[in-house]
Amino acid sequence: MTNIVFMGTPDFSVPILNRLIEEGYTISLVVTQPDRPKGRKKVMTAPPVKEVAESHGIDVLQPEKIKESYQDILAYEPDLLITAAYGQILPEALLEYPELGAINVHASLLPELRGAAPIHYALMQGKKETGVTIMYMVKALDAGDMLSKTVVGIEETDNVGTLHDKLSEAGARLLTETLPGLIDETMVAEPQQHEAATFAPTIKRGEERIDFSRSKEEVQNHIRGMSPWPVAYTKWEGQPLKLWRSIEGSKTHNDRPGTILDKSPEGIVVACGDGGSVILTELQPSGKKRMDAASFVNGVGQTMNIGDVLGESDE
RNA sequence: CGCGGGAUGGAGCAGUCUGGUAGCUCGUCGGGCUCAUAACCCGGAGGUCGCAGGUUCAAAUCCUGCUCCCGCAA
Repeated sequence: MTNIVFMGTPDFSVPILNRLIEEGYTISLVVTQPDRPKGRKKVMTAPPVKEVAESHGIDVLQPEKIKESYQDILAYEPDLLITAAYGQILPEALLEYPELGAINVHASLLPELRGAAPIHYALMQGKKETGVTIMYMVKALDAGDMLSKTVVGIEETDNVGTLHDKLSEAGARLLTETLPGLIDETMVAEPQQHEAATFAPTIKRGEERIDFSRSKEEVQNHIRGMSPWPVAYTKWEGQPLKLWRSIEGSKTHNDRPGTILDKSPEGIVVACGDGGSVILTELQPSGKKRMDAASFVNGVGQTMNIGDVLGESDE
């Protein structure tokens, strides 16, 4: 029986872990990030994966620094290490120990979009498809030989939330398809074309801000590539205005980027840099809950006028 | 005790400073107009004004305490 140690943290990892458990694999240990204070109230919150593990009576470790406490994991003598969005770089000693290796479920079609935020980048770059790759882990980030891949199409209406769920499910499926061949060692891994690699680094603070001087496609992709987390925003009357959802507009213009071209219950039409426009359909003023455009226009947005310019009141 | 905004018919808001008949934009229901309509006109229903206490002849409004929601920061 193959002794598996699973390492993962957020919602993305949950369906994958669940599938392993359903399929009857032996998971002796789950490693996840420590509980963190969450939200304004700073309530200590357990990672989603921990909840699942505990509900199945699986041992859980939550090392603050995996590099310093990997011996605790080796004590479980894993034959195979599986990670899915764990959140820390693993030391080589850990990667080398398991006889069957250490593999990762990554939410992109490698070698594209290596890094922590492949789902966001796939959307922001306007890709029509992405996918999940399962590969061996090596010292370099997401650069190991690939065992299997599955393609997932990106719909116009997808955002980070919907695409995340699709990829997570696809990853769970792909993993159960991949494991038999891996465990009986009949599967051959394929090296990545490193020169074709692209990267999807963690979203930095401030990157959520919309730049209306970009094209309507770029603005639109940025908004959906940030929703529902961390959420794109602009500035309006000196306050942040979060942009949860938008659609491409058909209106053209010669105005400055960010100019309000039209305002209706269907949405706020905003000028982009290429002469095109986007229609904001779901937004959230500072201090308020997110709301659709009709509600916005009926309330706070009453003071927003055609000709006003979004995104300029900074510094 | 990190800083700040907020809680008012189903939704989004005004009214609070300067106590005195519950307002606006929508939605919803009914009627009208129209070839027709999510458009337009007329009418109706629907609110313990977050909770508790206090001041007052009188509190959405002033005072005190509490709960919940959200933006920023971490």
